[in-house]
Amino acid sequence: MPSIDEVAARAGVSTATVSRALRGRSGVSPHTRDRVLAIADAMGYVASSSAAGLATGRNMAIGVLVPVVHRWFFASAIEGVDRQLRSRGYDLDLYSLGGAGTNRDRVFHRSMLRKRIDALVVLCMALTDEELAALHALEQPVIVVGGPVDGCRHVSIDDRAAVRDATEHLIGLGHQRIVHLAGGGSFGIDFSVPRLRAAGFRDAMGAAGLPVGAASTVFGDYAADRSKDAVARVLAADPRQRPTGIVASSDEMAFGALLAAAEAGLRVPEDLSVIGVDDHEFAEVFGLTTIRQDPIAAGERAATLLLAALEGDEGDLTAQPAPEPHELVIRRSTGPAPLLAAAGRGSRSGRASAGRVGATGAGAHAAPSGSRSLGAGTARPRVQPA
Amino acid sequence: MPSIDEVAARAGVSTATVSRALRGRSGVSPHTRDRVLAIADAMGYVASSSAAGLATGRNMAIGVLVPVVHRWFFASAIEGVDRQLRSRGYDLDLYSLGGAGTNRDRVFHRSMLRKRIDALVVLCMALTDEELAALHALEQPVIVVGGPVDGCRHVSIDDRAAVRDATEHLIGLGHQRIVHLAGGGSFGIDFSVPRLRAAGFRDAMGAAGLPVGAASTVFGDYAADRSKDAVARVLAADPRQRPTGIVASSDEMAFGALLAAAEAGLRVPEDLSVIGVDDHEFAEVFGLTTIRQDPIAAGERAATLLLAALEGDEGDLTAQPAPEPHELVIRRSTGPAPLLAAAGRGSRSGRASAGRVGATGAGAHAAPSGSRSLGAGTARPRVQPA
DNA sequence: TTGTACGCGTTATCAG
DNA sequence: CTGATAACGCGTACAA
Repeated sequence: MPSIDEVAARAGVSTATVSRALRGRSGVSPHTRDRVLAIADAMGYVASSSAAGLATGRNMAIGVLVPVVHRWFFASAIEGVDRQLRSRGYDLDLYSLGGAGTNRDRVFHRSMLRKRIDALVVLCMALTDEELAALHALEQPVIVVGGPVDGCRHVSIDDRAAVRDATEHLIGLGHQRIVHLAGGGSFGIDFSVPRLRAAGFRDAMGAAGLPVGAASTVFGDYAADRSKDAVARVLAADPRQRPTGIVASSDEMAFGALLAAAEAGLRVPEDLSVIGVDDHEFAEVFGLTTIRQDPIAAGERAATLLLAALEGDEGDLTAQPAPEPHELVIRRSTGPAPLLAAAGRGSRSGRASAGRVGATGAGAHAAPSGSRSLGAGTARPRVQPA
Repeated sequence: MPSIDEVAARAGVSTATVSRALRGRSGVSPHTRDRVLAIADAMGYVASSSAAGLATGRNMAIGVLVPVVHRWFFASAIEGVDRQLRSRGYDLDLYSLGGAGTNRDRVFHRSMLRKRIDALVVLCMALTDEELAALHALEQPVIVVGGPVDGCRHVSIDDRAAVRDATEHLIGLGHQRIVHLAGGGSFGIDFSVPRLRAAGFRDAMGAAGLPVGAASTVFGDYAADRSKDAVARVLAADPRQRPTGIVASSDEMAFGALLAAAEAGLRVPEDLSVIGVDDHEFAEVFGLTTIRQDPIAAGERAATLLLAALEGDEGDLTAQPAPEPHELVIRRSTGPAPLLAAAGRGSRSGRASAGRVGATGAGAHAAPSGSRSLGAGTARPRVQPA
């Protein structure tokens, strides 16, 4: 771990020259520059970030604040942020709230104030007013990945439109009794994303003239197990009352719905269609129709915007960026609505766009041996940009 | 963002006294200490980590090096490390290799040398000799979470024993044709964990006098989709040849196996038993029998050991810590082996410990309507410590 | 083009 | 118990 002085000594120049050469500043002859670079490299010299940070006021690091890390969306977004950062020479400091606990306070009032970071990415979470104030007090660029947060720019899909599209997909297949499997509220305070998505559901239902009552929504809390239970209760109803379609606010909840359907002995999509939001890594293998979003890309985009703000390549630093794209990915969990009136199960004149590619993918390992109803293992999903 | 001078001025003392008071050093009268603390707090003063780091040589931050973040094991371990760190006042710098790419080089030869961290946690990954050398050159405490790595301490379960236990569970249920669904090799170089787990499989098979041939192992690459395809091929074989049990090296691979079974029209566990390793968050909802490990706890433990080494509370800094515990969690994906000789499907005199709690959980939404073969939705899993 | 010298914000040493 | 003051390692006006 040589210091800049040692490099300077070995190169026979001053520390100022070494610094200039290493940072690519002008005012160094090509010759000395190359020489210094070579020597520094040979010595394995890397400037201490503490010293450099003290001198310049820039830490070349940005913070990422997350509610928890081990969930698909957050982990993916972190990955995206990291990729962009790393390629630009920035480090990433992770601040996880770990679900709950008192470290929440510590994070906001200690860790983040230590001047280790130049900017902050906040991953989709609810913040108290007090916390929001703490963020602004940092006087650092902040950007949110996920739903809208008061005074902050955010990069995210149009959540309302996404769920509207999902719902319309089912409506287009002839479904009329559709239930929204909603999430939200997990990490403390109420947050806008679940509300937006629920609104999207109501938008589509309303536009189609379909009724939306209290029974039209069940709570899955963004978790597969809770969703499975919730959907199981719904499916236990009279077949003529029970929904033929479920719009889950996330893929993980949709998985729970699929498993509940399986345990209830219902076929997907013949008896029940399920659509999610995310395109989770397991969606493909489950054959789940979903609205795809790309949290890695979102993370990258957020990092890019933040770095732009940081490096003064400012376009408009306060302009809200356009929503990230989302797209309908049709797999095997959605199909034409079963006939409503008759108890029987004839084929219905579903819209042409129904696109039942195969039977289902969520598994049927309790199906009677030999009932190989799951043919199209490798069917390509059909994608339809938003 | 006041500086220490401003606090000192306001308190009417020197910066030295402020520093002492804030860091809890002796040599400050209780009175002034309280006074300084109150003022600093009121002013929202937090020492700059750059300056403090420069002065002390300690950064109060540790690095976490991961192959990728958006996988269950890694994300969970990161969460664990973060929890422990945060509670001790340390920050966490994340270095993700992002799968591959040239930033791998940058991470090892730039980022990690910037003196931002005091120690390093390496999450289960293969390292080249050159990279290993780079780590040692850091002259900082290093600990690995996951499989064994040359000169480093590591915290992990006994992978070999874990898969041995898994295999023995199936053998105990009367299975004889068992296939190992292996992982490994994903992130560059060969790594010890997949090898250890494969060895555990052979251990158990050998001890039971069961044959292990080339066909006894298929490659799932730690991924659900690849595993699904691989298992699908295996299950396509003659029913009298095909395996009755699958030991997957991870739960994600086991999920793939379950889905393959479903698509092949096989019942689980009547026709095929599947066991995994991990106790992934979806294992419960899938009803997957598995060998549980707790990566969050592993991360916490690694962080604890590292901090101990850092703070000189050294027990034995080189001693390899005891393996993390693992335990068999019996759910609904494993049951007595089907009769081998007869084509029929009678009940077999499986061991009493078989514990088929319910039918299966991996879903059967292609099952004929009404065939509600999935009763015990809320059955508690049986846990059996290793 | 290059070198000198000061400042960045804290901590630690050494007098008082 | 407290206060000056010298590091800590680097970046950068300013001078040469």
